[in-house]
Amino acid sequence: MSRSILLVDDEAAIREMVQHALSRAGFDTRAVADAVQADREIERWPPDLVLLDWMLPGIGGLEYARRLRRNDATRNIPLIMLTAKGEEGDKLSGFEAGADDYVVKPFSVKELVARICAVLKRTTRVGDDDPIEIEGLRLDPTSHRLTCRDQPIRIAPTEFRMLHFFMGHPERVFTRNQLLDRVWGRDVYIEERTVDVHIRRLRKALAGHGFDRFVQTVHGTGYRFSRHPE
Amino acid sequence: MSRSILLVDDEAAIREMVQHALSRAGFDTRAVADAVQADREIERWPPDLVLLDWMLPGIGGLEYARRLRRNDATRNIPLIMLTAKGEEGDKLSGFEAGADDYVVKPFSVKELVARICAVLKRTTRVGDDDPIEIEGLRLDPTSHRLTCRDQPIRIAPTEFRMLHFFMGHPERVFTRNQLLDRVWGRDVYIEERTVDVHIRRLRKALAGHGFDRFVQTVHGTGYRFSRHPE
DNA sequence: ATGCACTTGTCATATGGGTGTCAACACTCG
DNA sequence: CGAGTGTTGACACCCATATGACAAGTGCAT
Repeated sequence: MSRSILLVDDEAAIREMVQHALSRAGFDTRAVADAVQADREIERWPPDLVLLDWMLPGIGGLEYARRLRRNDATRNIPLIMLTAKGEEGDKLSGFEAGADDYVVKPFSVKELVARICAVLKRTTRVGDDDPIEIEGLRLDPTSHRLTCRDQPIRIAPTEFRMLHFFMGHPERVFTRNQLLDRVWGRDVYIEERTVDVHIRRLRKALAGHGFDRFVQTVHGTGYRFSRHPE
Repeated sequence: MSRSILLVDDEAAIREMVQHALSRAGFDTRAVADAVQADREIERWPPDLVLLDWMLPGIGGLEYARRLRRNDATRNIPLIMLTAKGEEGDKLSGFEAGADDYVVKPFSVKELVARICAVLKRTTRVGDDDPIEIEGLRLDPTSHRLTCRDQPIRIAPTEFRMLHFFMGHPERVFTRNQLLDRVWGRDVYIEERTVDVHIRRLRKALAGHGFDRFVQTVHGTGYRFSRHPE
């Protein structure tokens, strides 16, 4: 599965250029012009990485970065700042706001892609069919199997997909709508509450080995898959 | 003996880069630009593995993958697809076409080599005619015989081919379409449900010695051949 | 050519599991 | 406490799979 990237920049020329370049590089790229649109996009489909321009109309890029970091749902999304200013002080502020990296305009496409890959590599995993193992819980997409110490765990298709998604995006909160989009598919009309039921079924399946503690409720927001206790 | 790899990609830059990297990694690598040249190379010197770009001039990479799978001579050559597109649907189509793995551009050389090794290890079959034995169940392609402790097991031709394929690719789920492509092979239009019937017949044939437990149903996906219990 | 044994693809039907929804209940937070 | 929010068990529906039967096709022996 290719990584999805959200570009936030008010200059249309930059947006087009970068989007085109990143798409060619194999990323699933969306581009918006300001913070409001960015919020909407993130709400609907959280990206794996955000490219954020320093200068934004309305709320500034730096301020928006801080906001992303303060919000539970977006705190763990890797963030790269784009800026025309390369001054030390700005750079520091960027990192203070929680940026994972920093690219100074004008930048080469090659450099941008390299930095994106670097950040993605150290923050998330690559490859969608690689088995994922977390503390003894092993999910293998190739054999479509879920095991704990070679001991199979029975799980229904929907719960398997949900767990796969969760394990590929740990430590991040997802709303029910986001889960519907990414586990069920973009164009389904299903009650939000149904997600609760599948969360319950997932917990039940994992409970036999105590792994249900990974599936955590974030009151008022949604659910999260995390190794750390609540 | 170094393994030989055939790279099919229309971009000269990629060809050079990958060929160089793989040669360094100890593989005997050849590179061609399109399906026609690929056919010629395969004809002349069948490689141990094919790296196939998704986007190919003329016939598409995906279509070419299908063709490789439908041809008796090339059906069992391990195949890895290279693609810039990483969308879910595409990924599925890639596996439908019979790819053994999937690498999304941009990829690191290290990752590519790792996946090649993984696939080669998995499909460790030295030749299609080598007998395969799993827990006492022995399939000998040369004599076209299936035995359990020298005791012959009666089995129909189609079930034999299906079992042969399964035993060569254990611990992996296959959809009905994949099985149709890789067991039936020729360009026939057969109902997906027919696979179910042959699965049943295969199970019946193996049931006498308890080997039917190897043939497992993965609800919502397809079938799997596995030594491990469900 | 004819009859027989066997294979094979398709269908109809049975069966079982998976899925979505709901209502009742429990919990959390202000 | 009350409103909002999450949990849980029950249930009905539907889809996927399993199974038995059948007709057409194939190869072989007479």
